[in-house]
Amino acid sequence: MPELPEVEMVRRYLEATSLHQTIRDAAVLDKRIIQSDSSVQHLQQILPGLQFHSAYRHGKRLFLRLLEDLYLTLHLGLTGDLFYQNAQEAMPRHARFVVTFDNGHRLAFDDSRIFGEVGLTESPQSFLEERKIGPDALQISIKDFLAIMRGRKGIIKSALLNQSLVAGLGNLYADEALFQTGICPKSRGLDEAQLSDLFSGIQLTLSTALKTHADLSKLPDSFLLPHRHSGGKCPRDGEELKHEKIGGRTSYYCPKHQKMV
DNA sequence: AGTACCACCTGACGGC
DNA sequence: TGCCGTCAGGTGGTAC
Repeated sequence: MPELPEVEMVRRYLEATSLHQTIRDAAVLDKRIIQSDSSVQHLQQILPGLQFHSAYRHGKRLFLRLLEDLYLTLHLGLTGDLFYQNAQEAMPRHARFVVTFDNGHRLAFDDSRIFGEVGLTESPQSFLEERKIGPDALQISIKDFLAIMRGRKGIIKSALLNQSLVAGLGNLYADEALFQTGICPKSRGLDEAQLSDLFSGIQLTLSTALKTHADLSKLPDSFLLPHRHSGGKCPRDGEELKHEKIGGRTSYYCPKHQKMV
């Protein structure tokens, strides 16, 4: 679920449901979801009485502003999701962190695998710097993208997944961006023109995913993702898609039109 | 700089 | 029906 487009949909959901309501209570149901530099006690004590004023996303990270210098940070991991619900609704099965508002509604962070993270920070900027998270994939300029990727000798897909270079792409959309660009994920040492094409492929991939509200089933048939399964055929030339581990991650690509560089 | 593992967790799925 | 191995869209650490 959670790469940049999915996280952006969650951000919009938070914006539409959870802002400007006074928090009555905050409950950590599983402390493993709390990021290591934040205290469970502190989190539960400081939230009551405050409101979320705005929701901000950078890459796959979310920040909810509570005060000028206090933000709730969220990361969805692999299985995280947020549910705004009324008190009568059933709590999500794997709710790990729950904020209850004065109006009786609550915001529940559900995450079965507990790869997600909840915490506090004084500043998203310093938070991102400390974690060495690179520019957001939708915000970065082509000039900065080229400066970051130029001269890299490693496997291109690994670079796309490296959040310290560019933040937001995960395994699925990295495959899609390379598919759109016609570059094999195992390629290395892309030249300036290829990197420029890749930048366009990333932008096309992410903007199209946002247009479908991150619903993979609504992507154009010409995209890889609707066909990204064992036995799937390339929508461009009918070739059977290959899949193998590249940089430790399962990767799908068309052996015909995705050129090895 | 880059890679190759390992670890953190749980649930779904296919094979037997 | 049940058990078991395998796999999963993320990230961080370590050793080489």
